[in-house]
Amino acid sequence: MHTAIAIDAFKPANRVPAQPRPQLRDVSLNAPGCARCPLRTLCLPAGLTDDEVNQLHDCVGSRRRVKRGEILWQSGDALHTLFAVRVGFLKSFMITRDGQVQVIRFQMSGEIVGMDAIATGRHNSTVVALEDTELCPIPLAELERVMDRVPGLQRQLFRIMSHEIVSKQDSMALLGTMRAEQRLASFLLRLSFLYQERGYSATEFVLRMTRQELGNYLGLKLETVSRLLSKLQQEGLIRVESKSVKLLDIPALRLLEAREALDA
Amino acid sequence: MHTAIAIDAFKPANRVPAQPRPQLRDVSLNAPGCARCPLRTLCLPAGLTDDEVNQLHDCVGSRRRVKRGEILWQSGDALHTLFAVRVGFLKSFMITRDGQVQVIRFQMSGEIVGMDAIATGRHNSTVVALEDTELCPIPLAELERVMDRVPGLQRQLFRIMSHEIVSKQDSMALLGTMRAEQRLASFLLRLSFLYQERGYSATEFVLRMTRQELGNYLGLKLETVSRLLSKLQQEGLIRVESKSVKLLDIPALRLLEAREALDA
DNA sequence: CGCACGTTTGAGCACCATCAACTATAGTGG
DNA sequence: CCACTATAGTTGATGGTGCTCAAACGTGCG
Repeated sequence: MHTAIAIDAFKPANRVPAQPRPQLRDVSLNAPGCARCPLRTLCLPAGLTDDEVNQLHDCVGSRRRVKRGEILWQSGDALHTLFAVRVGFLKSFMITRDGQVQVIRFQMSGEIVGMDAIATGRHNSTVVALEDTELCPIPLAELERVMDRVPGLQRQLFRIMSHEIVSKQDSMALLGTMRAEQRLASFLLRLSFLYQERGYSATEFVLRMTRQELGNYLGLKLETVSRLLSKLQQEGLIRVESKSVKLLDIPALRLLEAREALDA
Repeated sequence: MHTAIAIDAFKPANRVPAQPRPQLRDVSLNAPGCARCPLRTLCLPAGLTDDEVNQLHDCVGSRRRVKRGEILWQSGDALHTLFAVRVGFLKSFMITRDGQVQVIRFQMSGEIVGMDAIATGRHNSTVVALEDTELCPIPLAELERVMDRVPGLQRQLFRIMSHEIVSKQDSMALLGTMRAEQRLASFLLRLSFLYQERGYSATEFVLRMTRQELGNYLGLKLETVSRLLSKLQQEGLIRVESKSVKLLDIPALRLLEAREALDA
């Protein structure tokens, strides 16, 4: 039973219809390096000087593509390489001691994947692509070499890790204090923000994960997610059609997110 | 209402009877520096050479004492100084947008406090001492200066931050997948491990936090915590007397922790 | 002492999980 | 093109876990 569930988690989110994806800027073709990458304000280059960015770029390997459903690494694998997400969408999850799956986070473009493994040198979560994804590999050994020469890069990496801590604290607060409806509203608003930050529409986007994956991430059952999506639609706050979501009333969603929490 | 709750969170856990605390080694008197600190295997010096530890010690300020109930910093304060906990017990919590309190973590000796603030330069959680506590201040500016010269220290700081990420992932899994009884068992076992790691008894210790603080951390109400502690006592797994806990049947607690989780 | 607060315990109920049936859609192979 | 399968998603009925409200007790502190 538990093993079955665990195995489930490794399965890709199949049968996702190929969704049109709005194009912000040309990201996929012959970008000449980190310095000109449209994601440079979100990714590792953020806050670095041109010279520093060029040094960083020297340790970035050539683009790697993974197809939907492919596993980047599994929990327990040795850490060799961090990845910056260029285009695509990934999920990280861990298997708890009792065989439960916990989705830890979803990753999108500009984010760095693999930093939780620096402590032990081994990955403690499994990462799988939820859609065809393009990654910039950053071999750890090279990164460390460059970091010793480029203090700015070092600082930036600290910032990114610290940011990841903060973001997980927010997830803890979500799981610890919010009701189901709030959690979902909060998640949709966050996704909206992240898409906007990347130049996509803040109101219309595609949920790359299944209801089950989403529910797991939010500490809910897939049925609850489904029901609440329907409810939000009935109330006119969103429009859902399979994996496509349109936010119709963001202020109302914000109100929902903030209101009627459980008492502390 | 919400503000009242928020203010509650700032209050110290008063009325805790002064509990005898087993003494492992003399930690509080004239320790001659990080190199001889009994916590060096847990704290920043872990994995550094003697020379590197000495350089680290140069940037550690003189011991700071905070009394129970004192606030180290509040959410929003600028980050100047990280602290290593020498003796004592602290809690970190944040106030969510809707005024809810979320206890983020408890800190004990050997741990570094404040690293979630590196991303923004401002603390996003409030830290308060739950008992009289002694801290080693590490001014950030000095630390950065030393780090540039001591790559080993840099690596160690990365490891510590990565470890914090992993630990918060575990908390997410706890909140996302475990039932109330499991959460409590898991917490007690973890506390037991941490005390043991620091040379204290693994089976008898004092809960420095109130039931409410503990419940908040575990995503439960204080009544639920109280009830479950009573239940575990009735079943002979633990003995509770106000804040003192004795673990009587650790294997059974482990079983409880691992069993009958919610289905994924 | 009395007050404030922490804690325990009880009764009732709400929220969400569970179980179940059904539909929809993608992919496969005829 | 179709049926056929497998998986994702929706919706309903029901029940349990843990929250809510409430009352009582204990204990540290002014």
